Amino acid sequence: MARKRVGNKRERIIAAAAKLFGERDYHDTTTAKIAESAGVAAGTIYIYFRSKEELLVAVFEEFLGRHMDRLREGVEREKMPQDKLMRLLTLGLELMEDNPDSARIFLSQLRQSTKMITTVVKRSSRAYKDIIEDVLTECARQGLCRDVNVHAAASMLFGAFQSTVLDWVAHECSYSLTDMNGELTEFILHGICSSDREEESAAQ
Amino acid sequence: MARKRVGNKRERIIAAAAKLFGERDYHDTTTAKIAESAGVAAGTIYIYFRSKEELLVAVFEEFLGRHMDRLREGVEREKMPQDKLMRLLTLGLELMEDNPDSARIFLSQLRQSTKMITTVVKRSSRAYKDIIEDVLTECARQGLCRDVNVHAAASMLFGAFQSTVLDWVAHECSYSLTDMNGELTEFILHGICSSDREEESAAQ
Amino acid sequence: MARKRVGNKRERIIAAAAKLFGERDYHDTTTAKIAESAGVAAGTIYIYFRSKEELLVAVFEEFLGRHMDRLREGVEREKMPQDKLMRLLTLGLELMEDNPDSARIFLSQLRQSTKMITTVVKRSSRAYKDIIEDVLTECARQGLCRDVNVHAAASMLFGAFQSTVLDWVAHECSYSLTDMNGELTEFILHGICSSDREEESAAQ
Amino acid sequence: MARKRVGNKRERIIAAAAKLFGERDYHDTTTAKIAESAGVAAGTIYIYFRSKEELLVAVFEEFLGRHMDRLREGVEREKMPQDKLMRLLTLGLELMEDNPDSARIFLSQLRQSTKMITTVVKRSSRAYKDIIEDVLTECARQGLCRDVNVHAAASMLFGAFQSTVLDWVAHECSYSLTDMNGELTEFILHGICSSDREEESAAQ
DNA sequence: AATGAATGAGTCTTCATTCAT
DNA sequence: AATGAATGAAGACTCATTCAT
Repeated sequence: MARKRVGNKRERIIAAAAKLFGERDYHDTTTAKIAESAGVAAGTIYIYFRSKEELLVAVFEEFLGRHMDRLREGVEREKMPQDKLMRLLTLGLELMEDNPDSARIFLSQLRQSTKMITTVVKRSSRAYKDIIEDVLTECARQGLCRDVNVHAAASMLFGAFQSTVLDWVAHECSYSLTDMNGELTEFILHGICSSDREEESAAQ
Repeated sequence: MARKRVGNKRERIIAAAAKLFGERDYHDTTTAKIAESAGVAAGTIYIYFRSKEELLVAVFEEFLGRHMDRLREGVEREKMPQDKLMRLLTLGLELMEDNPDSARIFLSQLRQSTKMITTVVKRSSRAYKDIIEDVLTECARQGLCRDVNVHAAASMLFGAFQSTVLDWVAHECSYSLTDMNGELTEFILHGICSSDREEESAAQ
Repeated sequence: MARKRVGNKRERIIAAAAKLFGERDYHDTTTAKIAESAGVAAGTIYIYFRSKEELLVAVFEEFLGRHMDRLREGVEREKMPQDKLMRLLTLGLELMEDNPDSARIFLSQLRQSTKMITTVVKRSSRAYKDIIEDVLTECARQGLCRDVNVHAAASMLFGAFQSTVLDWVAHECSYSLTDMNGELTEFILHGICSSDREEESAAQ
Repeated sequence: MARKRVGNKRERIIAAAAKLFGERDYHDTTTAKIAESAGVAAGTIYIYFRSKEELLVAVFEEFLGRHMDRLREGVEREKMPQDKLMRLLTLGLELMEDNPDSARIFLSQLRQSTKMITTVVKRSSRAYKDIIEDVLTECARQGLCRDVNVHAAASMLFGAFQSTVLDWVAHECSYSLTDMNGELTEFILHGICSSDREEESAAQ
């Protein structure tokens, strides 16, 4: 029970930080507010984290750690590359929907610039893209894919995914994010233009 | 001549701010550094801008103003919806490549959260998406598009576009951004999956 | 045994504090570091000492208590005032050499200024000077001394003594402090004692 | 006049710092108190000094700069080594008496421990001792001195001098420091100079 | 219009001290 | 007696903004 409390505090600080960093932004969130929101004293934060920046990193890694694991698991459970791709998108949206605070910070901090932050952010979006690239590579190997530059494609896919989540967050999570699954999957799988176009161009 | 100088100063401040906001980030950029980089006194900034935040807004709008205009022009010069779409992507990449500083701030600030900033950012990415939506709507109207949710599609397209530029910036603009034009266009027009799949589904 | 342990702890805390206060300085030494170095918990210090300041006082008095006693003893063992003076210097250097940590804190803290510290420091350097003054007074009474202001002379003697030790500490105790005994004794004897003495000794 | 004000501010901050550092001690003196005492805003200190520590250094160097110069000048004006020595002591006491604040900080900080401080303090007490050593060396060369270890002797002399000033400061400068000149001079001359001198003077 | 010295509110962080266990 | 997690007051320093010149 004592142990539980300790764990509680670290978790509570991370949760409070995730919430606040997501709501406003890193610089607009004071350690005082985080402490207050976590229900601990100002100094307590520094028992668990060396600095405010390290707290941000922790928030980030905590979220991504769980996120990536579940994503990988889900993808690996599928056999067909195409199903993997679909699962990737579906699961991604679901996870974001379940952790709106973390989603918000994932999106909003993603493009900050302090040295340390950038490093961590890069590392974690790398993690994300790695999964995507793996799936795309597999698709390509089985001939299910156009002959794409996998790296570029992963990046675009990631961008489309992020944008979708960002829209949802911008609308204050007022609709179900998974409702967008169809659209996103269609976009990624089919492309936005009708196959008519391809037939046309094939006709030329 | 006095007037010219004045204009000069405003421009120089905006240019310096664009450069610095892009290099580091809004909070890590002090007005003192901006003033120094612009070659003016600290107080001078406040003759032209009510606050640091308003300066950011100005930087933003200045960039987007020119950007959007050229984008719209280029798109309108094309007749065919599909060509419009392609032109949109090509021009977009070109404009980013020509203004790396602005590109950087466009990307990095895009997801900050201060009240006013968010407002402006939303307004400007709205502008961007409006153009995209217009083009997509036209495509749809001519049956060149799958029956997409234009709003969502625009958002995804925008995300893929941003991601492409972001990658380039992350690689310190070390390659030509327009080289990615092919990939991006392919991605957007065709989708990443092989047309086999589409033929398959067409066969159904 | 429990009691022994208790005594142990108090001593260990004082020893750790003496070491650390000497190495860095009062303000740069945290109670946490003292506790760690003493191998006790942070709170334990406050079982034995009311405050950090009181710990400093204890360190001080502990050192001076032993120091003064041994000094007095040694001096009293000598019969001749002049021998007492010489013994005072010799013993003083020896004691410092044997307790470099305490020597360091004795010197470095000697001129701090916090209210309580000053009080204690004054009290303890008083103790030191008292012994010196006693010896000098005796010398004067027996006509072995120039007609000096005993108080001032004691102060100067003390200063010269301190400076000698301080030099040694500044050189990181890399040479034997007692090697300076000759120089110091000469300086003091000539400086304070009447030239009669010299004639006397010359007469021998 | 504007310039005068600027200079004024730097000087006022140094003066206020000298006063407060001397009264209490470095750590017990807050930058807020210094600013208040100097009649400037808290931030103003950081226009003139990079940090609180650098301010201490400045206080120190400012005092010692003037001090050393005047000391050297005075010493060089004398022809006879012995007169130089006497002048050194007399002038030293006079300068201290004229700048009680600086004297206090000179004495109290002399044995602090922060890295940078120690460096500066060492550098400056070195300066002091250099002058002393120069004079002593000259005395030795002319046979007016016992065959002393000049370095050690300089250190003792410095210690005796400091102690004298410290006593005065401890008595809150309630008597005239120069009144101690006779005692100090006697102590030093006897302590350092050869007894030949005494015989000489006895012969007169 | 321009300057840049001055301001002072606001922030992160440290650390002596307490207290429930 | 002992622990060590928690506290929260205090302090150095930053920086957007102002204003006398």
